[in-house]
Amino acid sequence: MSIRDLARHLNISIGTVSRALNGKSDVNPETRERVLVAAKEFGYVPNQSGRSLRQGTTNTIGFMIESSIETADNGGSFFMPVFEGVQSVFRRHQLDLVALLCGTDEDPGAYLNRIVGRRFVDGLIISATMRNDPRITFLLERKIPFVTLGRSATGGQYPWIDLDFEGVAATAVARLLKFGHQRIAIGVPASDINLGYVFLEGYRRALSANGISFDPDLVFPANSNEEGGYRVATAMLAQKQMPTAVILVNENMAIGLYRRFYEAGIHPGRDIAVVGFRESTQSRFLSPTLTCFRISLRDLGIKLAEALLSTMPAFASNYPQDSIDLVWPMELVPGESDGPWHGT
Amino acid sequence: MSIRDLARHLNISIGTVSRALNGKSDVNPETRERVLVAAKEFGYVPNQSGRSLRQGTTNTIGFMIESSIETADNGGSFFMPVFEGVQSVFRRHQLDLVALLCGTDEDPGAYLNRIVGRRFVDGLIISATMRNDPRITFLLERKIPFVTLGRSATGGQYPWIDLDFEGVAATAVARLLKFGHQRIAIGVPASDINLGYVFLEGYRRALSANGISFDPDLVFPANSNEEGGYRVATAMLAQKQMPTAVILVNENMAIGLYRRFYEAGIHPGRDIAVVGFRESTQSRFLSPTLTCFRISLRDLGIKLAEALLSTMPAFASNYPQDSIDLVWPMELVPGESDGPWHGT
DNA sequence: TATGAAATCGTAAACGTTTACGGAAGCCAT
DNA sequence: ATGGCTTCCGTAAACGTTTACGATTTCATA
Repeated sequence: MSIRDLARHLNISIGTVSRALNGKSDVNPETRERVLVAAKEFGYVPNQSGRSLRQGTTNTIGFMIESSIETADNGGSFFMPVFEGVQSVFRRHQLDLVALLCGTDEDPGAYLNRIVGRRFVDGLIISATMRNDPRITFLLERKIPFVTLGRSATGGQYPWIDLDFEGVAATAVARLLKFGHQRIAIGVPASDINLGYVFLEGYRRALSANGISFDPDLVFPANSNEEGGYRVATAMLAQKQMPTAVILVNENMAIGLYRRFYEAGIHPGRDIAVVGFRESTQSRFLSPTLTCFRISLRDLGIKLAEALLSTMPAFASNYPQDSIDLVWPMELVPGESDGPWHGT
Repeated sequence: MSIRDLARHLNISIGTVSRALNGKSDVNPETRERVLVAAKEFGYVPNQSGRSLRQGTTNTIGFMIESSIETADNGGSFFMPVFEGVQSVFRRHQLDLVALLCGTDEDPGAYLNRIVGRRFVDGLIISATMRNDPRITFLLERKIPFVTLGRSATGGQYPWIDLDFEGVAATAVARLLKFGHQRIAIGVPASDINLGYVFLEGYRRALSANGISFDPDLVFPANSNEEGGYRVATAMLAQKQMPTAVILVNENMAIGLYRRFYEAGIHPGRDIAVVGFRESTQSRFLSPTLTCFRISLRDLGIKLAEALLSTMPAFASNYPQDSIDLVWPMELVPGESDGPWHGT
C-alpha cells in the first residue's frame, strides 16, 4: 500500500495526495477530506524510508543508554518515566523516540558512529555523561543535534540538563550536621561518570561551609548497586572509628548497605544515619524507609525533549534557547533512615 | 558523504563501489581493497534510508516494551541483559536493535500500527504478552516477523519463548509443602498479563498433585512492585488464619511485603516463608535474602533473537525452526526467606 | 470582455542506495 | 582466427516520498 496505490484509487495525482496528507495549503478541502478518509480506510502510513530519503530527515530521535554504566542498574524505574516525558513532547511533532542500548560488549563510540553514519536519527539524547566524554566531541564535530542528561567537563557548546547532585549532597550534609553527626561518609560511583564528581563536590563544599575539614577516608567509591552498598558498609565497619552517617548516590545501594549493617547488629536509622538519592516505590517501602530526594522524572523528560528541539533548526522556533543548561532541583523527602546522633 | 562522492573520488562507478562494500563476488579484489580503504578514510557509512528504500528492508529490529505493564517496574535490571543477548546475535547480521517504549498514555495498538506502517522495522520482539493480545493478531495478519517473550492464549502460528512460571510456582509449592507449610498464599499480577495465568496454573496443579485443595482466598492479586507486596502482606494479615508461606511473582514485591510484616512484628524467613521470583543483586542483598529462581537473561535474549531470525526469510536458513516455542527452565536458589514451618 | 490573482492540481526531478543487465576485455581451446 | 567463457565494471532503473514549478480553472474586477 503505497502512496501511488492510494492516488490511483482516488484518481488523483501522487503529489496531491502527499500534499493533502501533509497539510499543505494548496489543496481543496474536499479533496483533502477524501484523501484522509481513504488513507484511514486502507490504513495507509507513509513509508519512512521514502520520506527520509527525500527530506533528509528521519523523524526519529535516539535516546542512548549505556548498560555498562551504574545508572543502568536502576534503568527501568529511572528511565521509563523519563522516556514517557520525552515521548509526550515528541508525539506532538510526529517524532518517534527509540532507545539505543549500548551493551557492555560494544564500544559506545563505534556504536554512535554507526547510528549517526546511517542517518538513523535526527537527534540524540545522551545519558550517563562521563566527565570526559568522547561522544560529545564526536557529535559536536558531526553537527548532530543532541542534549545530554548530565553535564560534563568536556568542552564545547551544547545543551545539557543535570540533576542537582551538588545540591543533594549539600542538603544531606547540612541535615546530618544539624542532627549532630560529625563523621559523615559518602558513597560515590567508582567510574568516570560526571555525576560522581558533582556529587563529591557538593559534599566537600557543604563540609567546608560548615567548617568541617574534608577527610578522604570518608569517601567510598563503589558500584551503584546493592553489592556496592554492601561493600561501602563493610569498608565503613573496618575503620577504627566508624562514621555515624553516610550519604549514598543511589537508592539501590541502600539495600546492600542495610544488609551489611544488620549482619553487624547495627540498625540503620538508629545506630547509623543513611541518606540515599532518589525517592521511589523502593525507597518508600524499605525498612527503614529511606531519607532521599524527590524528582519528577516525567518533567525531566519533557525538559530534555524541549532542550533538544531548541537545537534542531526545524523546531527551534517553537522552543526558545533559554530552556537549556538546566540544573534540576530536588526536594528532600525525610525517611526513617536518619535522625539525631545520640552516640559517643 | 554519499556513495557518489566516494565513487567520484575513486574514479569508479557507483555500482562497483556498492558491490565492493557489500561483498559481492564480481569485483576485483584490488578494487575492493581501494574502496574499503577509502570508505574507512572518509568514514563513509551507507545511508540507511537509501538502502531501506531500495531493498525494502530496514536492518532494524524493534523490541517493544510497555511501561504500563508490571514487568516494567523492574525494567532496567530485567530487560537490559536480555537486550544485550539479543544484540549479540543481531550484531553478527548487521541488524540494529532499538527499544520501542510504549508509554502509559499511548495505546499499544496505535503505536504498533504506526511503527509497522512506517516500515520502521523488519521484525519485532514483543514482551509482556497479554492473555488476549491484539498485537499478536495484528502482526500475524500484517505478516510481520515477530516473537513474543511470554506465551499467550491468542491463537495463531508464531514463535514464543516463555519463562517457566508454571514450573516456578510448582517448585515453590512443593518446597514449601515439604517444609510443612499448609496454607500457602500466592501473589499474582492484577492485570491480564499472561504470565499471571501460567503462574497461577502452576500453583493450582502443584497443590492438587499433593492432594491439597485450592483455596481462592489464598490468591492475592497485586501490582508487581513494592507497594503491591505491601498490600499482599496487609491482606494476608487481615485473614482470620494467616497463611504461613507466600509465593511472589516478582522480587520487588518482597521489599514491600517484608516491610509490612516487620511493622506487624513478623519476621520473614522465621515467622513466615517467602519465595520470590528472580534471583538478582537485589534478591541476594535483601534481609533476609530471598529464596528465588535463577535465569540467564542474556541467554534468553540470544534465544529470542534466534527465534525471530528463524521466521525471517533472509535469515531462516541459518536458524532452524526448532528453536521456537520454548519454555525456559529456571533453577531454584535457596535463600533465608523460607524454611521449615514450626508454628501452631 | 479582458485581465490578473487566487485556488487547485499534475508533472517530474530528486534523495542514496542496490541490482539486473549488458558490454568490454582477457583467456583458452578449437 | 574464431568462438565461447570468465572476470570485471558501467549504465540505468527502481524503491516511496516530497516539492518546485508550471498548467489549468475559477472568480472578481476593471
